[in-house]
Amino acid sequence: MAASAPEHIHPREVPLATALAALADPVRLTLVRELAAAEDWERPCGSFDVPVRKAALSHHFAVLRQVGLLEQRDRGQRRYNRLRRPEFDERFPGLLDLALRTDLD
Amino acid sequence: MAASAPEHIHPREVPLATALAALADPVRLTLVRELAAAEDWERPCGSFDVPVRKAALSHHFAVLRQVGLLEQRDRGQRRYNRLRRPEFDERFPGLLDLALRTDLD
DNA sequence: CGGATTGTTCGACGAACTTCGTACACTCCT
DNA sequence: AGGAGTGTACGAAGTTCGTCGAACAATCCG
Repeated sequence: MAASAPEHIHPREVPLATALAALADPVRLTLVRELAAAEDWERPCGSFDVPVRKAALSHHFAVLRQVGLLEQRDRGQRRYNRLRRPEFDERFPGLLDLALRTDLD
Repeated sequence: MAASAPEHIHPREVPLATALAALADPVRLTLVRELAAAEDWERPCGSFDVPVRKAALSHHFAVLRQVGLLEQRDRGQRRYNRLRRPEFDERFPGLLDLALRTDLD
C-alpha cells in the first residue's frame, strides 16, 4: 500500500481559490461524486471509474486531501476514503452541493 | 476602444467546471468583487486595481464573459461592465456569494 | 485631420498542471 | 520467505494557463 500515512488538513486553512481549483477538474469531480454516493470508508482508491492510471489518480486524491475535502485511512493493503462533508460545508457553504449536481455539467 | 463588440453567453450554457475555473483565479476574483461593490455599468475596464497590464486584463474579462458572469457595453471610448448576478445565481446558486466572501481567502 | 484614450488581438515566453512509466513501500496470503 | 495486490514518490514529457509587448481598432476632442 502507501509509502506514508496521508496528511490531512482542515478546510478552515484552505483559501477559496484553492478549493475552487480543486473542484474545477472533471476527474476530481467524478471522484467526489462517487464518494458522495457511497458510505464513509466504503471505497478504496482503486475502485473509482476514471480514465487515468494510478499515478495520476494518486495525485488527484492528494489534491482533494489538500483542500480538506477528503480523508483517508489505511486498512490492510488498501486506503479507504471518506468525504469530509460537514467540515467542508462549514467552510464553503453550498459549494459541495453544487459540485454534486451533475445536471450542471 | 475595442475592435469588436463583446459576445455574451448565458450562464445556462456554461458547465460547472468552467464556472469554477473562471472563479479560481485571484485577478478575476478581484474584478468580480470590485464589480459587485459598484453600480451596474459604473466601471469601465481600465478602472480596476489589479497588478496586470491591459492585455492580461482584457483576457480575464473575456473569461468572465464566457462563463456568463459579465456583461459589457460600449459607450464612447470606454467599455462598461456589469455583473449578471441574477442569471448566474439562478444557474449556480450560492457560488457568487461564496466568491464575494473575502474572509475565505 | 491628427492625436490621445481605451480596449482587443496576436505571437511568444515561462510557469504550472496533468499524465505517464518505473521504482519503491507496505500489507496480506500461501 | 516469497509473491500478489494496492497505493505513493520520483523524474520526464506534453499541454494549458497567465502574462507581456507590440500592433491594431474604435471613439472622442482640439
